[in-house]
Amino acid sequence: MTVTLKDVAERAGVSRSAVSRTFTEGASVSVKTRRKVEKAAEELGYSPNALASSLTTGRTKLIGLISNNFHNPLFLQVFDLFTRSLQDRGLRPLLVNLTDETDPANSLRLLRQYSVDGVIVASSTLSPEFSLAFHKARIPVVHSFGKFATAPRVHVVGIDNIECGRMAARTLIARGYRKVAFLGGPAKATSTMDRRAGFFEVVGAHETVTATESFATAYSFDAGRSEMLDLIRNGPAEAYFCGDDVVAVGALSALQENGLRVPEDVGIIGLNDMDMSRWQNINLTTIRQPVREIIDSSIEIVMAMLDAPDRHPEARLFACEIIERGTLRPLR
Amino acid sequence: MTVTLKDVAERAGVSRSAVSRTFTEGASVSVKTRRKVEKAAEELGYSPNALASSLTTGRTKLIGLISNNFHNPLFLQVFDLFTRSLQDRGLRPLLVNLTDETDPANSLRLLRQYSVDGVIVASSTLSPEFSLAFHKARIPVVHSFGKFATAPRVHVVGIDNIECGRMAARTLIARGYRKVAFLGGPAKATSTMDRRAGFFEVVGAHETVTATESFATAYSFDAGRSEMLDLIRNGPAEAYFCGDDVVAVGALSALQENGLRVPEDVGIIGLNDMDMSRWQNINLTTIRQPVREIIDSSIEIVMAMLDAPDRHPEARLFACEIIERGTLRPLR
DNA sequence: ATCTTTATTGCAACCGGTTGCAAGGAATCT
DNA sequence: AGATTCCTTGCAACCGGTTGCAATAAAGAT
Repeated sequence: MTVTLKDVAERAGVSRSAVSRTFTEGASVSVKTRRKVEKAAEELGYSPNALASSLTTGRTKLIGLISNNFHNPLFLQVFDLFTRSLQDRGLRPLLVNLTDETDPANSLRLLRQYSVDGVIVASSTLSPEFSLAFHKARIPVVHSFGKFATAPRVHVVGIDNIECGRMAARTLIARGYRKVAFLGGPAKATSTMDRRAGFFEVVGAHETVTATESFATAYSFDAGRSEMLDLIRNGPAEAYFCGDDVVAVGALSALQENGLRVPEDVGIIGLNDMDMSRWQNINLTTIRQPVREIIDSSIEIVMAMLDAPDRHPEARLFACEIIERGTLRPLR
Repeated sequence: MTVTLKDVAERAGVSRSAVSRTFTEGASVSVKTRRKVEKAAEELGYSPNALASSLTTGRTKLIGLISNNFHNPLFLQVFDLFTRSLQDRGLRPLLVNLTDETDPANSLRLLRQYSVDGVIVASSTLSPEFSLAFHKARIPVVHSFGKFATAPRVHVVGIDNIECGRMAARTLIARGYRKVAFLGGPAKATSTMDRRAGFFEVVGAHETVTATESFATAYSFDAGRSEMLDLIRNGPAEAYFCGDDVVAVGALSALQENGLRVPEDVGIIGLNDMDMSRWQNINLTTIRQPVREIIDSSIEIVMAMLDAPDRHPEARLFACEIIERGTLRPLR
């Protein structure tokens, strides 16, 4: 049925080793035999079995890509970039969809069964312990979009959520907003809590500024909208920092439905700069997360770990950037 | 380093076969040895190497998931559902991102190297020939969201795009629109051409109705918006059937920016019912594609083919449904 | 208690490759 | 031409499992 090394060897009239060697980078084969082998391989339509070779080489070129953010529009870009970058480097993404699972046990067992060379955990909501489980199992792992730690126990690359919170607060204050508010994602998400902390740190240093807070039940449009609907009932603040773009758009929608003008009556700033935020009929002012840089950096680390698995865990942080659009009044 | 079958066998004081058998469904092992083996495996933290076993069983439980639609928001749902459904059935998705590639040769070689048990091509823009390449290589394949054919040469499951076009036309006409238009995606996409055909078939049967057509350069917001901007300059039609939701939202945005009210001045109907379409500040009337059904059905077929690879190619079509929202004037 | 039948087990070969090693051949040097 | 070095090549063992087969043990039948 399938063509194997042996078939090619017989046809080319050489040993199996010779065939194997023509297909392995840097092995010693003469041009003459190489040609014979390539000819035979071509004629038979042979392509080497990566799984079988992994048995002896210990390399599968398989990278586990774990995520639980399948509903966040930002992850369209994330999946696109990860899969492209991985395959450009000759690696194959084996996708694991966690949905609501937070225990690494299953994923660990699964990915170990498939002998993945490394694992990328792409999630802003999973705890560092999740990734740590892979580290302990001595599988190279990097946590992308994960929580920053000064003494990280596993490689993490992402943004400084606290600094994002500060940035948002400064931006609102600079535009003259005095009654500001934080509208986070779920209160138990560390990303939300960090963004909140940075926000209140800056706000607290300004006596003339008052701030309130509330939390959407999820990083979703509906949760953002329904939370803002509640807030409107009690009289909304002058401007909101939303912990996520999709929450921000939900809030935006609630405001518009209630005849409140943005940015005239209420200002909104989001976080992520998902694809839809630049749509002119949304036009959300937001804090851009440098997705491409985070992903490239993550892959760079995971690749380096393939050769040096004991590399010391490192936290890489990327700066975010305010994207000025239409949901905040201009600087005076 | 890694625990193997042999280690477990030695520890449990049995042969390697015995260990293998306790981990294979339906093999003959006595309770006594099974217990010994399980104990030893537990203590050593053993989990079988799926890749090694695939060598003899010929099954990897790997399914290649090929797509080129990483920018379409609909595909967030598609990836979520596919990955979940596959792993619920004990299969693992190996993702292939095609981007702009249309030649199956690379993907075929790659997926063959990894001995995938089957392949799912999830794309509305790839040609049937693409999937056919896998079929010819005798790899079970199903084309999801693919082009319908009365005599399909490969399994295809999706919607009847021609019927969708008819549906859209009927819907517009029933609402009293007389100057209607088709705003498709790229003119070379078969999905667009089919939707167009159905649309004009119905429109052509109504003497009082006039129709025009134009094509966005891509299935994207920007393409939809820029095309509509052009159309507005020459005086827009009364209502548009857009070949994709994201194109529709682009068009919507262009209309709003030009002070044209939707649905009062211009009506819009999209296709897909992507997640954002139900956002209240978008509120797009559209034709829903039954994504979950298509995916379940695709997986069902691919699983059936694992046991019966020579199953006769079949085309499965699912009915679409109009989702009434706010971008079309109500039925009179 | 003896003869069948059935269940369990280990042996050894195999799945599709890789690789250390030693032997043979070609090329280089003197 | 003879000695030395370097390159190629095949052999055989191995990677981590599975499985047909024969041997043995257990169970059932008479």
